[in-house]
Amino acid sequence: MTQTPALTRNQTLVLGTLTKAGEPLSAYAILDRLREEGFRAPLQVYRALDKLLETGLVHRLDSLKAFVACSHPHEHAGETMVAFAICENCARVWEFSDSKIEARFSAWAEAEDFETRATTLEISGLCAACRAAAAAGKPGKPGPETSRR
Amino acid sequence: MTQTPALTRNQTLVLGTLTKAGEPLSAYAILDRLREEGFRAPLQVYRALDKLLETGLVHRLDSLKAFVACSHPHEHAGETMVAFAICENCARVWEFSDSKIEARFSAWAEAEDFETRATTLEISGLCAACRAAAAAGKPGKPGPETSRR
DNA sequence: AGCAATTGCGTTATGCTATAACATATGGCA
DNA sequence: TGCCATATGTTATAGCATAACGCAATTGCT
Ligand SMILES: [Zn+2]
Ligand SMILES: [Zn+2]
Ligand SMILES: [Zn+2]
Ligand SMILES: [Zn+2]
Repeated sequence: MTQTPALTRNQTLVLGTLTKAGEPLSAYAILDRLREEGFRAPLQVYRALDKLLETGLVHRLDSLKAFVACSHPHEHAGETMVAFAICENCARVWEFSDSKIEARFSAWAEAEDFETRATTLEISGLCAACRAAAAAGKPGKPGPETSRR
Repeated sequence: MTQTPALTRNQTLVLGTLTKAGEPLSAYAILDRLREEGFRAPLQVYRALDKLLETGLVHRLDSLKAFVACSHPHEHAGETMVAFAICENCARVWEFSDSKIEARFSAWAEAEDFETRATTLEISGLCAACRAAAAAGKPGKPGPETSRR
C-alpha cells in the first residue's frame, strides 16, 4: 500500500508548488518557482518528483510533459486505472476513474494475455466553463504553464 | 475524411522507415536511418511526421516519445478513439479500439460537458510472448529504439 | 505563358525535457 | 566507531522539439 514515509524538504516544496498552482507544471516551471527556496538544478525537482510519483501524490501527464498534484490523495492502491481530462484552454485537470473503462481494458489484456504495468489515459479538449466563455466571445486563460520558462 | 494527397518524398521515406521497423522509433532514430537518403536535420523528420500524423498514417506514443506506423491504415475517420498496448520488452505495439471504452469516455465527457479534442490511451506492460520467454528464463529483446542514438 | 499563393524543403540556431556521474552530508544501526 | 542507505548539491551532457530564415517546386489562376 506504499506507506507514505514522511516527505523530505525538497519533496514537500515540490508538492506544495504543484498543489498551490492547481494546474499542471513542467519540471522547469517548478524549478523556477523554487529558486528562492534554494533550488538550483533540474535534478532537485526530478528527484523529488520521482518519489512523489511513486507514492501517488503526483501524476505525470505525458501528453503535456507536465506534472500535477493528485486531486484526491485517495488510495491509488486499489490498482485503479486513473484517467485525466485536460482543458486545453484553462489547463484545469479532472482526474477520474471508471470501473467499466478499467474492465474493458482488462478484458482486452486478458484476451491477448498482456500483463498491464502502467496506463496513460488522457483526453484533452475544452471544459464547460471555457466553452461557455468562448461562446460569449471572451478570450480565456492562456493555458498550462508548460513550455514557458 | 482527410483525403490522402499523395505523399512527398520525405514523407514516403519516413513512413517507410517506420513501417519497415515494425516498432516505435523516436524522431532522431528515424533521422539516423535516413542519413543515407540525404536527411540532415531533425526538422526534415518532424515536418514529415506532422503530415503523417494529420492523415492518420502514423501515431505518436506519448508515453514513449516515439512514433509508430498505423497498423491498420484503416479509416481513422470515424471519430474512433484508438488505444495502444506497448510491450516494454519487445516494443511491439497493438493498436485497438473498443466502442465500449469510447462510450464510457463519451459518457463522462457528456456528463461534465467536456468537449474532447484528442485522446492518449496507452497501456504498457508485457506481451504474451515475452512473458512466456521470461518464464522460460530467456532474456528477450532489448526494447524499443527510443532514447538510444 | 505569366504571376501570386501555397506548400515543401534545407539549414542554422536555439529551447525545453530528462538523466549521468561525481561529491558531500546525514541518520540509523551493528 | 564503522558501515550502509538515503537525500542532497553540482556540473555536464543527452535526448526531444521548434523558431526563423531563405529558396525551390507546385498549384491555381488570369
Ligand atoms: Zn490521483
Ligand atoms: Zn477550461
Ligand atoms: Zn491507426
Ligand atoms: Zn513483448
